[in-house]
Amino acid sequence: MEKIVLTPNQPFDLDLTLSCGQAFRWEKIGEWWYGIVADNPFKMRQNGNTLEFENVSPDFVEKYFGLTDDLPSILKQIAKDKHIAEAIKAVRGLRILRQDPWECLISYICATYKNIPAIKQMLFKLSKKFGEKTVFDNRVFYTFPTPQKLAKASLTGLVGCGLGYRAKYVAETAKRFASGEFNFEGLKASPFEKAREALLALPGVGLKVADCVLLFSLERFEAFPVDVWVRRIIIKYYANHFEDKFMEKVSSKKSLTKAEYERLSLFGRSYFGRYAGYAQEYLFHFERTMDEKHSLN
DNA sequence: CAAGTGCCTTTATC
DNA sequence: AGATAAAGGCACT
Repeated sequence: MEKIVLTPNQPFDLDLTLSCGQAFRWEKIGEWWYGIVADNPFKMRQNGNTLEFENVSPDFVEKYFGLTDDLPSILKQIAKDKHIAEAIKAVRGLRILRQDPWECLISYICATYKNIPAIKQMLFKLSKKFGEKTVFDNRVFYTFPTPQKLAKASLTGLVGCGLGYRAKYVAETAKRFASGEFNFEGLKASPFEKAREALLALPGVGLKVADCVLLFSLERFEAFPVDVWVRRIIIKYYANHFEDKFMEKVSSKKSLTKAEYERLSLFGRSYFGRYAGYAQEYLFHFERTMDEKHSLN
């Protein structure tokens, strides 16, 4: 067992960070969170300002959980109004993970037009079927399938994991990685727009998926993914930043056009600044948990 | 409990 | 450019 004592004034909330829906393969059993990153399964728990973990190095924990981000400074930068202030108050300590880009990419291709419980199930099945089995702490884990493995997978095999029409996107994207036609190395040094454009060329990757991958795995914190929740949040709290006509249009439609998405996302980036992605996650999780509390009443 | 609605959207087509 | 439809199937009401 190893531990990290959090730096004073650097809030971190493990539960919020792992349950907010940015990563899908973590499970809480008792007070321990169990997960696997790359080929390394580990467990972790939080007790006040102490993090305890097994089978992983402190350096990795620091990096993966974004503990090196200066959260107070970030929150200060995004705290532009009373709505975001309320979200910050409610979910302070939520941090953006540094996910493995490959797993993140496939996860969000699968996540389109699905709800979070269903996404978790799909990714579990996919890992069980195409990943490598490992055992840690008397529990079974599966590595996330490699591009090579998914490139070789049959469509029916993928559909069997519940991917539905997403199966062909996953297979095709996997082939581009397996062949070496595409990799993340080039993206890391690219400017935001360039990296985004490159991702958009992949099958099954639209603006929303690209923004999620940039934010959750490529350390592009200016990315501002606009899903149905964020769209509702903008309509509810930030309508005054747009023309009435545009808000009406955006409110009435089931799905956004590319241009509409861009307008909403660009608002997020310019309004909240270089850590817009943090603002997005705070608003997203706050609004979702508020909604849950509502439905309990 | 059945049936309807919605889901951290993308793509194809007009 | 912009609107519209289709696309698994699960989860929730």
